Order: sequence, then structure tokens, then C-alpha cells
Amino acid sequence: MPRKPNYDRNELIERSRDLFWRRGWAGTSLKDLEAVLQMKPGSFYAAFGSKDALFKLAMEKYAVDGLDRLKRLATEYGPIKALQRFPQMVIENEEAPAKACMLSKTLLELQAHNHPLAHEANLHLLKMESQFAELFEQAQSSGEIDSAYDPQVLARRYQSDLLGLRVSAEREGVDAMAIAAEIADSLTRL
Amino acid sequence: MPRKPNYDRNELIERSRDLFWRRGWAGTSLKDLEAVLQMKPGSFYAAFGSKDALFKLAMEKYAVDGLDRLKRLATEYGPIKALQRFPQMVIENEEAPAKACMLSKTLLELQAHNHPLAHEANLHLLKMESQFAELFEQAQSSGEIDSAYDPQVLARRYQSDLLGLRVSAEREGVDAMAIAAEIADSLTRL
DNA sequence: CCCTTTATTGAGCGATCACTCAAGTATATA
DNA sequence: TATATACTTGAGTGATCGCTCAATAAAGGG
Repeated sequence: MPRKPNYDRNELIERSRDLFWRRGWAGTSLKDLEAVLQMKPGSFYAAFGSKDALFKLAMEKYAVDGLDRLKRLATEYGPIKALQRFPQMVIENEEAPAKACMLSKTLLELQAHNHPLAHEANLHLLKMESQFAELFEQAQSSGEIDSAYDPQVLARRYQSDLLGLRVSAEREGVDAMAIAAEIADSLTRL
Repeated sequence: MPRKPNYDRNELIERSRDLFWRRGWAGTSLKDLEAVLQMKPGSFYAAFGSKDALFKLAMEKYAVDGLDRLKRLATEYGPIKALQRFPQMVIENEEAPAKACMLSKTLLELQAHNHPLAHEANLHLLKMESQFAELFEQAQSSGEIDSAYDPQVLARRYQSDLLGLRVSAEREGVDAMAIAAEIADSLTRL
């Protein structure tokens, strides 16, 4: 008996993600969302409940996609080569809404307000860090890097470097590709 | 004939800096500022002109103070030791409004809106980067590090690492001091 | 003292914020 | 086709946004 929505929910979440990623939480108004999603307020709230609820969905899609890209890279090239390629891959996409990481942007914007979305962002970052650690561990198992290192320590540092890279890539007049190459290069010396 | 203001302008700017640093640009309302500065709207606008104008002043103070701390560190310990100590110093201050860099927070928040303050933040970051490069150069002159390196390249990477560290330090459950130690340690291998 | 000049006050401006809801519309099932 | 069940519409909610300004208070110079 029901009537179907005339939109693709997944695509709406992707469009929201791109807008939130670029403009941030406070920087994205409901008018902006209505324009990009081609939805009136009533439909919007029927579909997503609130701005924050949609932001959460958008951030989840962002995190899952990032994790997927890394895993695919690891499947194709092996763990250490994946970690080497990832930084460059992440900043070279000209079509991406922003160079900086959506999770870190959200964290920095909302952490001081104790906003639940900041905590959510940190959880996604932790998941990513675990995946980094797993790849370092695999690289040790296959003898690609010295097994004396603690994979968790390597992952922690790698993620910090990646976050720094992506902030730098957001700046004008900074050769981020060169930094990415340096990060990749430093992994060959493990 | 005139009447003197009954406040210390410099202190007001410092209090504003702390609030802006912690809460960000959009996250700080005029009500917040009025509360912290103990000023009514009229006085506020007579004194500073606008929220953005005060933010600019606050950011300048932030940048100048940061530069000063680095320079004092270099005078006391020498260039390379200063660069080694700086990361730890920057994240260990518990009284600071935030661990993350105010300039990077401003850049990430406002860059996508082409807000003048984002450009301003980048200029301050460039100045800081120049100071890093100068210290690396001094370290080369005194033979502390290999002179084959390009000081600008070292400075670019150092600043990126520092920005990453400070984002990481903002997170819960991340041992930022360990990352700071690693950054410092990597400078001994130059 | 008076007078000029500036600082301070606080009610309130228009604009925008996230969001609501009653009314209208489309669709799958009976 | 009739009906039930959603989805869609868009004017409009109260709250908050950055900010203005006329009125008042205070402090120097004469």
C-alpha cells in the first residue's frame, strides 16, 4: 500500500557526505542540504530525522569507504605497498570535496562542545588505525618489515603522519605530494 | 577630555583567543564572547568592530606567541634541540585551550568558504614554516645535521608532522607524547 | 564648576538557524 | 476502482545569529 520515495537514499547520503566533508558541520545549513538533495524540509526530516542523524550516516559512509579503499589496495599490492600508496592516493583525488580527513575535521570542530559526533569520529579513526596496525602486522609476518616493531606503535605514528599530510594538503602553496612521498619512503626503512 | 576604557585590551584579546582556539569560529557566538569578556554588544563593537576583526587579532596573538616560544627555545637550547623539544612542549600544556593548532583548525573550518581568515591562518603557518627552515639551516651551519638536506623540505615535513601530532593529541585514547618523542627522535637521524 | 569627548548600556534589528505540521499527492494492495 | 499508507510540499515555528544605535555615564580640559 505504501508509496515509494522517488530518490536513491544511498546517493543522497553520498551527496550529504561530500557537502559535510567540504564545509563542515556548522558550515552546512539545512538550506544547503535542501538545495543539494533537492528536498523540501518535510521530506528531509521524514527521511533522515535530523541534520545530526544525516551527518552520522555521511560520516559512516566516509569511514567505510576509506577502509574499503585501503583493504582493496592491500589485496592488490600487499600490506606494505598499500600503506606506501595510500597517502598519495588520498590527496591526489581532485574530485574529492576536500583533501583533509572528514573525521579529523569533525573531531576538531566538535570536540570542544562534547558533541556526540566528535566521539563518533574518533571511533572511526580508531577503526582505521586498527586496520593500519593489521597491515603492519601482515607485513611483519611476510618478512617485509622488521618484526621487532610494535605494529600498534607503527600504526599510531602512520595515522598521525597521514592526518598531518592531509591538513597540509588543504593548504595553498604546500607540495603535499612531496610529503606523501616522504611518508611512503620512510616505510621502506623499517 | 576623553574617557578611558575600563579594560585591558590585550587581556581581552587573549581571552578571545582562548575561546576561539577551543571552540572555533562558528562555535563561538557573540554571547559567548560577551560573557567571557564581560562586555555588552555596544562596547564590544566599539572596541573591536566585528567578530571577524577580533578573531584576526586573536589569531595574530596566537601566531606571534607561538613563534616567540620557538625562538626562546632556540636561544636557550640551540636550533636542533629546540626543534626536538617543541612538539612535546606544544602538547603537554594542560592549561592550553586545545591541543590542536588554532591555525590549522581555522584553516580546516573556513577554507571551503573562501573566508579571509583561512587565508590569514595559512600566512601564519607559512611564517612558522620559515622559522622551522631557519632553525634547520642554523643546525646545518653548526654541523649538527647533514648539510645535504634542503632546510625547506625538512621544515615542510616537520610542520606536517607537528600538525598531525596536534590533531592526534586532540583525540582521546592516543598517546600523543609517544608520537612527539618519535618526531624528536627522527631529528637525531639527520 | 561646565563642557566636550568617549565608553558603556541593553533593547531590539533583520536574517538565518534547525525544525514542524497540516494539507495535498502518489502508489501498492484489496 | 476504492482505500490505506506512505511520501511530498512549503509556509511558518521559536530560537539564535551578528550587529546597531539612541540614551546614559564617566572622565579629562577649560
